[in-house]
Amino acid sequence: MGRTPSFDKNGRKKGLWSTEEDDKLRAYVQRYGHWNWRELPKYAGLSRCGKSCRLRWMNYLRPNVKRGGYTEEEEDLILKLHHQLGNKWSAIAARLPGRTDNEIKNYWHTHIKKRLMKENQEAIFEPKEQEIEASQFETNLKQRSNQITEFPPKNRAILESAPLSPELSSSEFSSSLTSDYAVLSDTELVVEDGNSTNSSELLTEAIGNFWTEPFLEDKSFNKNEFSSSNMVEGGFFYPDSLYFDDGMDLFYQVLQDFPKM
DNA sequence: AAGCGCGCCAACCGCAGGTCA
DNA sequence: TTGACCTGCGGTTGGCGCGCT
Repeated sequence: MGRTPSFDKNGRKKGLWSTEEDDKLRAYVQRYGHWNWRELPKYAGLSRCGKSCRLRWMNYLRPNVKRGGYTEEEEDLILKLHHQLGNKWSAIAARLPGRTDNEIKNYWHTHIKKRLMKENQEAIFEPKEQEIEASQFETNLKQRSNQITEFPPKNRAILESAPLSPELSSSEFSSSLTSDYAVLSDTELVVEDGNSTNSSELLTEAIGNFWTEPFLEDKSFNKNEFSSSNMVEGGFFYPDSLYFDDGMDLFYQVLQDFPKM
């Protein structure tokens, strides 16, 4: 499945990802975040383009990404959202925690469309008194959607299990779910000054030994390319401005843990 | 067993929009 | 204001896997 690995004219690898590449990307993003997708492959020791890395991370390596096993509730929700939003796969994906736009798009084309066609055909061949409307397909779609205008309890559970409150506006919800990283300011990152707040302590704990463990994933790049400002005591490289991917996950974890404290 | 066709899905491509200097 | 750069989105494609003949 997928594309055979090959190299483009710039010598960058294309096609299916190996587990070794996955490991490199996962390790790098979990540690440093995706501060710049274009530059990231170089730092992570991958001969891929940034876009490819981004896609791989978003669709497969990101934590909490669900693979396959769509429930009927999810299917109905996709149907309803597609009716409302059209081919806005990313917006649809934002309402389905753990699902990616690419996967939903594929699922739509391979399963749901087929299911609708089948239902449509069955509807047409059933003996009926009333007139069959011009677009039976659309009608079925609408009927299906109307049945699920109010989310059934199971769907509520799905939404409530999402990291964010369902009370958020769709745009907030969407942007929050699609941007799976948080930007941490310098003050939030300073942990050795002894004045750490609870949140920064929590963050420190969750991040673990980020500041003390050198990341040695990439042994191939030319270290002279990087300024000395990128060097820290541990002798490893990091970009000038850091985004912590999964910062949001971390944040939600912190929020979840908060009542226990 | 071999050949063929098709379904499925991972990944690519091109474009649009946002940001920044 | 503009152009370069980056990210994200949606459409499309390549090719593996599997069922059918």
